[in-house]
Amino acid sequence: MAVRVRFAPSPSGDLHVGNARTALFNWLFARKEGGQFILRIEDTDRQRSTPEAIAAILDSLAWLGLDWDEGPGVGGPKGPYQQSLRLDSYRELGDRLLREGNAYWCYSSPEELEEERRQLLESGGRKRPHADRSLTAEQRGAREATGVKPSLRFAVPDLGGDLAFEDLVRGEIRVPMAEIGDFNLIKSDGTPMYNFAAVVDDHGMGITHVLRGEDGISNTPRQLLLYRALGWEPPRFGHMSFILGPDHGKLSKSHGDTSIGDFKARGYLPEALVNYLVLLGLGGHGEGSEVLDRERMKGMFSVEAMVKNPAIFDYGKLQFLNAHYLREMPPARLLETARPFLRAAGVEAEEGWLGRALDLAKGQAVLLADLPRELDFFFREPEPAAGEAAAVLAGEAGRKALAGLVKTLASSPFPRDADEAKAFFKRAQAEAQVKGKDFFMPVRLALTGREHGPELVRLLPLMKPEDCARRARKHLEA
RNA sequence: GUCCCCAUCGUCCAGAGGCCCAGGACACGGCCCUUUCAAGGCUGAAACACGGGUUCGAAUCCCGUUGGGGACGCCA
Repeated sequence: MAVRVRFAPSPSGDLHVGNARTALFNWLFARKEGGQFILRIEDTDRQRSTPEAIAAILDSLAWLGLDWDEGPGVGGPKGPYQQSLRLDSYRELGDRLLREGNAYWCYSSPEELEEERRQLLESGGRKRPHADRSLTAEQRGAREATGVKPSLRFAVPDLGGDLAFEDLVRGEIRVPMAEIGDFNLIKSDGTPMYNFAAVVDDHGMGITHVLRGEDGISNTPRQLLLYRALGWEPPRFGHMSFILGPDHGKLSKSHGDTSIGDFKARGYLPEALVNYLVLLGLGGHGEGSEVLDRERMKGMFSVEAMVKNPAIFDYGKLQFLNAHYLREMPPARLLETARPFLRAAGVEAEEGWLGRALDLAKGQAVLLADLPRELDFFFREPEPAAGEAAAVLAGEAGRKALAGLVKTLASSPFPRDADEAKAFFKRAQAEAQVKGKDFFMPVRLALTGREHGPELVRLLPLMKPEDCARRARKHLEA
């Protein structure tokens, strides 16, 4: 049977890295097995779901390069792929459960439920069927007459013993039946609860494997009970652990960026993020480099390789990967990718030149957002040198080097490429009677105002001759 | 409180009883390369949470302790 997996986010905000990894693993699984990857929006909570969040999630998924075979925007035979549009099926199945004695109306108010919960926690006791389960027709009528809208509650069968299932990543998991209390299926406003909607939709959409976060573990027994009551074959379940912050707590804003939109805005590359996320929860990447392309990821993905221990998010490693992919990026693509960041920083220049300049700057950058800063000295006069830099410029070798540069600038054609620049610097060094580091450092300092940067032979051809002359002379006259 | 899950270098991952005085990647230190910084190459330091078993032999299996995470919603 073909693998059908799904990613089912609830649109209450942008896509979190943890969820992005869940989506990625499902996508990888489907692609590896030649199955389908389905996207379903779980927007039954009207309070929290927003159209903006749906758009943001779709956007983030697309940015990561995770395309879905069925779902919003692309449709499919099992749609609609948005729970708020499938209310009829939940109602219908709810009726069936009610008819067959597997569900009942619950009239407790939120306050009453709160109190029941409090008592349960306090007593540390086992879950018991909710009182309303044994309401007589008369009592129900009386409650009905007061006008309260009931919710539909599942009557957990008294199976005794443990409920066990084989988790794809953790092996057998068993929980005492006594731990499972009657849970709500449909709210009094007619919208379904998560466990119910997920089961109805997973079955309705022919899902074969459910790969989700570890918070799904405790929901699985309840869902299994629903499959049983409905007479359906359940999918296979696999639960991956969470991604935690450096303090072993929940990964939050205080640790750094957490949503895909954040990473994008900060100047991370999708290939770096995807590569990193794969490293975070998958074992089996052999020895040597951990830089992986999509094909390599697809090839190495397997449910068996999914790791069950929680992982701590390491921004440092992500940055290493990002810097790597940035360096590898071909000039034309880099220009396109960097454009929004350049625009935001007010950098404007001729395309051909900009492409070459970025190709140099990328070697010094970690994030796309670092790029404008690396281009800075092309457009702005360097700050006056201070400290050690000033000493280098004012020293004997420094003055000689700059004098040689000025002379050569006046006597030779300005270099247009690295080869010409090499020859140009050779002449300047001969002129100055200074070479090597003693020559290049003052030149770099005078021209760019920085001690570090790309090779000068590649840099010089991108500069304006008049800027070079002026900046060099300024230090000679000082 | 009850239940569930997890436990190898600072971090991510190898390790499915002898191949391990534990291997790779990031970060960190050193050296090389080099006009600088990076990149690259070589190299160093760095871990089997603890306690009991099982076994000729345990990072690997079992039990317990400790620590971390999760669930117990008319949230998903």
